[in-house]
Amino acid sequence: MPPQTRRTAFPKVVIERDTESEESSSDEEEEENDVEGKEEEEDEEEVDEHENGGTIEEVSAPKKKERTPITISLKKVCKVCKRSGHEAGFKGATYIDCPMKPCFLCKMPGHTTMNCPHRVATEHGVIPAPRRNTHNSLDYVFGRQLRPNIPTIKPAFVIPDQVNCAVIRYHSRRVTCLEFHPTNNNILLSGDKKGQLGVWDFGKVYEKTVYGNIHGCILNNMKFNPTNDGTVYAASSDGTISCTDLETGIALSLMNLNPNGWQGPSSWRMLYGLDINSEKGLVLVADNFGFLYLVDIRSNNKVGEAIMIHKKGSKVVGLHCNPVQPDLLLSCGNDHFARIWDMRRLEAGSSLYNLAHRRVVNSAYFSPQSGSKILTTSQDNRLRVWDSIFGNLDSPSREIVHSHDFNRHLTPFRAEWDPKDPSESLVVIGRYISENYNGAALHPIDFIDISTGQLVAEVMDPNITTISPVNKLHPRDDVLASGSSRSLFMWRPKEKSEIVQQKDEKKIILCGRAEKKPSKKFKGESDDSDDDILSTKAKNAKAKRPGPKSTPRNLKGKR
DNA sequence: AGCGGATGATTCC
DNA sequence: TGGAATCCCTCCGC
Repeated sequence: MPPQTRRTAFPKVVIERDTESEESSSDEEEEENDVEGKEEEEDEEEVDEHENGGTIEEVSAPKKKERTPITISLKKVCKVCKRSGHEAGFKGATYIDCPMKPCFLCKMPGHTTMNCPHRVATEHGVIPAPRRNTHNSLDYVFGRQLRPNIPTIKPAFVIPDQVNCAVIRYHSRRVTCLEFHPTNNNILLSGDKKGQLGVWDFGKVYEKTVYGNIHGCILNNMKFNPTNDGTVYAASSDGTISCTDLETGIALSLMNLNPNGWQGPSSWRMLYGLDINSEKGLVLVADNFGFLYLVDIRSNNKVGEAIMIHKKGSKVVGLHCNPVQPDLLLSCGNDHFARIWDMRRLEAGSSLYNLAHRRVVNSAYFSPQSGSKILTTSQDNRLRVWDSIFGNLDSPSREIVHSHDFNRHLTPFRAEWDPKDPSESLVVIGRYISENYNGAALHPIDFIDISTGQLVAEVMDPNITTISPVNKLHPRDDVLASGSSRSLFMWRPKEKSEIVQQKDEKKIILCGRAEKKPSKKFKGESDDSDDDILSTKAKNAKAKRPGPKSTPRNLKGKR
């Protein structure tokens, strides 16, 4: 059965309107209001009388069509557009958009997120693939080696939708990247904004190490050494590449772009994109000025000169080597492009293809198995999919509207492939926009079938109230790791979580700090441990608290 | 509980 | 071209 579309059980809020303000955004909540014990009064608040926070606001004719004189109003004003007559912000757990602004989801004017067509049915605005069969240079050069053999029947998707274990206050700054160990199934690496590198054995939940002296600031990307999985490479905004031995924590610095230290922001170079080309024995990194650097893995020496691969002065945030064809490289960055390169001919302006986006491209990945698809995450709130790099690359096969806005305080969202999915269609990405789940404003992690644009599942947990921009699916197991603010979470499918729980109860743990208001009972207890891991009992106790009454439902879109 | 701070892309001049 | 203003469903700690 197809996945259900999201229900729209939002509390009804009547927005008080000005005479000239146009459409209301809230008048079509008719179906299936199972709201039994709603805490917020949904029946229209009179803004004026009993709210003591009313501000005296001068509406001083900023709009041309507005009536001339200065009027003084006691009404609350919208904190977004500063006009009176409506208010933006949270009403309970539901966010009310400012109707004067374009939709926060799809960025189109004329409606708000509440009634955006993309919210009701995710596949609504998906642009279908133009099934053209043209030949391009990629086809000519790489076609024979790369031509995929993708099975036509999709297997059922297995969604890790239950928090299995979690660590909180592990990092002292927000998590920026995650990486599963290539051979040890229970090791997760995490990088943070401070430059710290975490090694977590989530099999033995309490075993974790933090290496704090490798980088001075943001750890932007990391990758295991394919020839020695005891070491990882990392690129940091401190301008260095590190190669760290995970056992000893001893880090080698392969490159330092700021040998003379801080000379001001215009000269400070930061490293963002990173990948490894094991066939060629190269570490590839890219900086914030548009340049790509190659480092030889064996000698640790720079190979050749830096090459400008994106607009001069713009950040190159992502690099990805094709998993099948080592001569193909994909890059993306702040110049609104993802670019495909031939490693044998790397020079400024020589990209094979330039994939245009309307905003910054947070990530661009080849598909993990065949390497023939491309998936990008752009700050225009759209995922873009190119079904075949041998097809027409002038426009994406699909654009999927999804809420993953840029926010300077959040790690940029990146849609990640499920490396286990043979059909190369399942993708995971955190959601920015919140939704009211039984009275709690939660930000789910979305599983999307990029072949159709359908939302396969949205997973969330009442204990995770923060946004989860960083997500990674396990290369072999049905496990999802997510980084949400400073916390790490591991998810497993419900059935498997229960099995684990019976076997080893200690593994089912939750952490208190992710909650806005930890219950007092457990707050004290968690304070004296330094890792803030709570037990099953804590979870159960918390479940009794007012608020989310039950674990919010998940959409099980298996087929 | 309410506030400040950290801080990046974009637009405007 | 570059600096200032703006954007405005963050999150944490005081």
